[in-house]
Amino acid sequence: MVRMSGEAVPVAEPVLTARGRATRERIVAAAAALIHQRGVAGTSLDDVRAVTGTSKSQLYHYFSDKAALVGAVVERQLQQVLQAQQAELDGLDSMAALRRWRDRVVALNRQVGCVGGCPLGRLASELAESDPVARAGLVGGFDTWRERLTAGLRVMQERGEMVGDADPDTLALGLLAAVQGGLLLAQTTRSVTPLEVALDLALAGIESRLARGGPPGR
Amino acid sequence: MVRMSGEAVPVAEPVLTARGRATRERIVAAAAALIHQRGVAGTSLDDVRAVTGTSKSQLYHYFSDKAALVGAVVERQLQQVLQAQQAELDGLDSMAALRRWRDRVVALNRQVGCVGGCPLGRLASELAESDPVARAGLVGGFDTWRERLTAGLRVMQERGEMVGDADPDTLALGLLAAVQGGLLLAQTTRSVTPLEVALDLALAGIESRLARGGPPGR
DNA sequence: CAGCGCTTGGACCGTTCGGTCCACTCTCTG
DNA sequence: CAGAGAGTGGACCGAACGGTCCAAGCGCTG
Repeated sequence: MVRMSGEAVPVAEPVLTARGRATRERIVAAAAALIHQRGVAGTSLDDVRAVTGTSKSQLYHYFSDKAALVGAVVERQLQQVLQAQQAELDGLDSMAALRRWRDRVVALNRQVGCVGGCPLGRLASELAESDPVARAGLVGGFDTWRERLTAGLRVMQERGEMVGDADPDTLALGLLAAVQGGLLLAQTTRSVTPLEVALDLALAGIESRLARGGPPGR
Repeated sequence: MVRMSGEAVPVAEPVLTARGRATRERIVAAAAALIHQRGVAGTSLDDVRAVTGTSKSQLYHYFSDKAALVGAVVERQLQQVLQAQQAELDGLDSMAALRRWRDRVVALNRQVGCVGGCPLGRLASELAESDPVARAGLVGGFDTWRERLTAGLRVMQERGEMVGDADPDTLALGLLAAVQGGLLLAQTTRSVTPLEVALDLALAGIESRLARGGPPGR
């Protein structure tokens, strides 16, 4: 009964022409935007239809059901999130670079008025208990995001800037959690302050792990 | 059209007998549990009705509409969350005490199998954009929670264990964000590790703010 | 014990939802 | 230029939803 696999399901996708791809893209983009601010359950297919100027049959021509559309939205939001931070994520190799990334994340959130929180976080919160396939996709998404952070921290470690017991993977996971928690509180309070504070505290935790002629602590 | 006020609306509550109070409580408890794992939109009034063995008219006898019931759930979840941590929250006055609190939060999450994340966080994520009244309630809820953390950190500061520029309010907010982010990732990955890591990183950040050499006379 | 009001049961309603279906149009190709 | 298949429009459906309504129970007090 239960589909155990969360891996790429071999759906036989119909061939898409240029026009078809454009329409499909329009649908996913609109659905992503709507879901970002209204949630999955709060976004009806008719809403998507209205925004995109498409018909019901088009939605079901490109997606087998609503869950499939949501799956495409998950994928898209991951790409968007990573792309928006790409520059800062690529050059992560020092505390200064980490702070530039922090500023970027804060700026992005301020730009949207703290609305919607993290697109991935919102999807995770809503789908984790109801859609196993989407949950698997989100786990993968968070993991690649974390991996990008890990890569930068690892450079710092290999340079000998970190104390031995500091694991880049662990630090990156903590950093990602700080982003998610900060964005959730920012969304709730409609202020970027919680995000700034959360990131600064996590960054302070990382800095305390830096080898600068003797880290604090015993 | 738009209700600007987010303050306690003076709803004229009907007098409740003991039986009435019990029924109302049963409804709120069941709704809270259902919403915790299915979300607000994913929980229908018929679901609540089925679990509690009540009728439609009872639901609307005790609550003016679904939003009112959700409001009661928000209130209840805040009480539950604070009560579950009460012992550890009361004695917050040292890094050791913070770690006991950390262990408590982790244990609570492990106990429920990382399901549902933080009840307040889940509600916040879902209601922040759609229900201004609920959002205001959640802001208040997070604030009292944070205040409890602040109180402990302030004790540490007044004892002179903290460096001067460390603001207990700010550190507590960062800690709360770590809890929320950690719980969200724990819920998504079905593992307590992200929560542990997030809290440890935030705690490391706080510890780095402690006055070196330890408190005088201790 | 009579009456009042809190309490309960459940039929009913209009709307909205995800999803199906079929007929039609467009575009590319042989 | 004809046919095939991608692409589109929109009526339609059954189920589920939040919400209304009325009549009947139940328990306390005068």
